[in-house]
Amino acid sequence: MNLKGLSQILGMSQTTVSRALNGYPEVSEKTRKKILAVAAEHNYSPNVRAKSLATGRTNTIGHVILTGDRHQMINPIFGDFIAGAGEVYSAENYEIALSIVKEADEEKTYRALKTRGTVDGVVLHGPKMNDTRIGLLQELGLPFVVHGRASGIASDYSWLDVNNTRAFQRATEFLIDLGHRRIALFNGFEGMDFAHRRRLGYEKALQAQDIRLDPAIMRSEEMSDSNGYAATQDVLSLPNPPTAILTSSIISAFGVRRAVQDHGLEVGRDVSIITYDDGLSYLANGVDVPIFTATRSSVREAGQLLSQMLIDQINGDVTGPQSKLLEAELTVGQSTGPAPSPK
Amino acid sequence: MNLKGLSQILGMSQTTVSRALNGYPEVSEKTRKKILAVAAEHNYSPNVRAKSLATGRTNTIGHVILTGDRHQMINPIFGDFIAGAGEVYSAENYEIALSIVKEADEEKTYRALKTRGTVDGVVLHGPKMNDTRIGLLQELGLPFVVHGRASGIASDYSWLDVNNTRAFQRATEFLIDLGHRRIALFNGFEGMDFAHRRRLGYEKALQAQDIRLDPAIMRSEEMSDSNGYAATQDVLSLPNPPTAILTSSIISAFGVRRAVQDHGLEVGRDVSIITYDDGLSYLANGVDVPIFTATRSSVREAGQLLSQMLIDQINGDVTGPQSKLLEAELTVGQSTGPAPSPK
DNA sequence: CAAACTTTTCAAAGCGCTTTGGATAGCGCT
DNA sequence: AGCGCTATCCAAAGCGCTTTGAAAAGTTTG
Repeated sequence: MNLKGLSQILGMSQTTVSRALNGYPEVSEKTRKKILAVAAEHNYSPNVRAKSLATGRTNTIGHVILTGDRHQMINPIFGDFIAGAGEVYSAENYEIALSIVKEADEEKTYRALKTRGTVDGVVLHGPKMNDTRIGLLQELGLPFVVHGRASGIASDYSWLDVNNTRAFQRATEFLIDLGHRRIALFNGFEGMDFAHRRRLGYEKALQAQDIRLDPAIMRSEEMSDSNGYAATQDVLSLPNPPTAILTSSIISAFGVRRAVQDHGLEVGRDVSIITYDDGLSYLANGVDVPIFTATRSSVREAGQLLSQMLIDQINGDVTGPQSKLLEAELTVGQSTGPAPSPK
Repeated sequence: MNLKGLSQILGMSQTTVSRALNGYPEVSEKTRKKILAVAAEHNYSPNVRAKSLATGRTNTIGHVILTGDRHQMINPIFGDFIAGAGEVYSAENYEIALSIVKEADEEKTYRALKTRGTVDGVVLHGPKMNDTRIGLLQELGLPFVVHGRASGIASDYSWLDVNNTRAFQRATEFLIDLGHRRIALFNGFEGMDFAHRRRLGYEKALQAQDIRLDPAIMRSEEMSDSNGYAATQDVLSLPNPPTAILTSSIISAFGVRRAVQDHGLEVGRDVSIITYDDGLSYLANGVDVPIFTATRSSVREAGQLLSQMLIDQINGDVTGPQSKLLEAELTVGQSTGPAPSPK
């Protein structure tokens, strides 16, 4: 069933039917009702390809995420993000076009998204330092919002980020206040902007107390459970192991916790753990009592907010770059305690 | 830059240019070369909407996943699945259309996918017992492959599944052989087909040894970390707690492990744990030594295989329903040991 | 060299929708 | 009745591509 057929059944022109269906005022309420009824009866819904060819709008948002050498995997964080965004997309009648590409094909993918007219806009995931994609998207004229920010990019662009520096500074200060002086940092890839900012916060807090940075207890890698485990094994075997570990994801925090226990140490007494918590639904930080002391900001909520920003931008409801900085909240759980007195 | 513009530059008709670009034989190699060169120079790529309007093909696959009351969240398993599928899609030049919908809107979504012509086919995620979506998709004539199977559906359809019954039977037998008689089962939602089959395997193994089923140590719920933790807390507080726990996902297994330890018990000595492992990249079952004894089948690989099946079906490379049953492998890790002798 | 093919190219129709510019009908006026 | 409105409705063009049916060009033949 298409517009033509429908209009023949109704004995009206395609124009009128189309206008009635799309809520244009040039059609009387009476005929609109009739048209709507007949359309529902034959459960007609317009061919989305034809519609977007005619309007130039696609009502779909592109999400391109990297896979390949380093990131052969899709971060579970994406799942919660897109779940949040999906709510907004449904409400606003947008579709999601998901591209999973190798890093080498990334630029090509964005270009294709533009020239092939597949999407109305994209969300840029995982911004890196000096991220070249931002310039590319600006050049292409494809609306976008960055999930995060990119240090080193001078131009104005839309973004939504968590105050990572502040979050990690506060977390570190919290540990320092508990008497910890030797604090490990298990961070994400240093090329990623968020990891950079988190390290800055950590360093700021340490430097304020004249605590020396020690690269031996600082890591920068994929935030998986096994990496958290391995890194913890490593640092706990050092001659002077850390008394506290600050980690960038609850996923790796679980690995850290396991390694601490496998070392025969008690979490919160021998070794304190504090983590960044994205509020992942499948890996919640406990139910009643938090497992970990954590700086928390829901990535699902970020997905909601960001997708709304992008849609507003596409609809022209706002003009010029918008940005939003979320603050993470520090919740105290069972994984932290006063620094053990040196033996 | 569009076809018209390109053909004007070349001084040829759109027909010839289109044919050259799409590899039709009716154009000489010489002109094809020239056309290709000029196309690349102006980096032309065809408008995908117009193309699909003309051909009736969209070259995109729909994935509709549920959110809402029970499943307010996207299972991390989906991330690995789609990562696997994404590789195939890229190679075959397919796009992914992701729909995140509430359960109530699901049927409407599938219908819309068909009538609006958004996709060439869909993959059906998370089949339930007597799943009505299968009949719907058959009625709609939308090509699909089910990730899993649906007990109770008589008609033939394409699917790819793991032999869940066998996997759980083997796992249970493994525990029985170690002397365990009281084995808890932490399963997924009982409405889900895979959970049903897994329970069947578990029961089969127990019944073969005349071990009575005890609903008090059987759970059926979302396989999150916190549910694993809570369920373990529960059963360990029973007057006669289980000596072994069989769980349906590594995510909940991590929660189980934590609860066992928080109970002051040792995993693999006081309580054995065996889990189903989807081989999630961010939650690997250890690196060198497996953390858990597990029945394992990579969901990423399932994604690759299934998407290829679907594409073959869409391309007409195969006719009639295809199916594939994968076997899970049982790997022994540190989480299991002989049943503790009763005190 | 013309006839009979084969190869190469093209004009135009069509995919299903929106939208412009215009026609028609209905209404209250004078 | 005739005028000027506004409220409705419509025919046709156009979005960017594919594809059919036919023409033009090139190649073999007798």
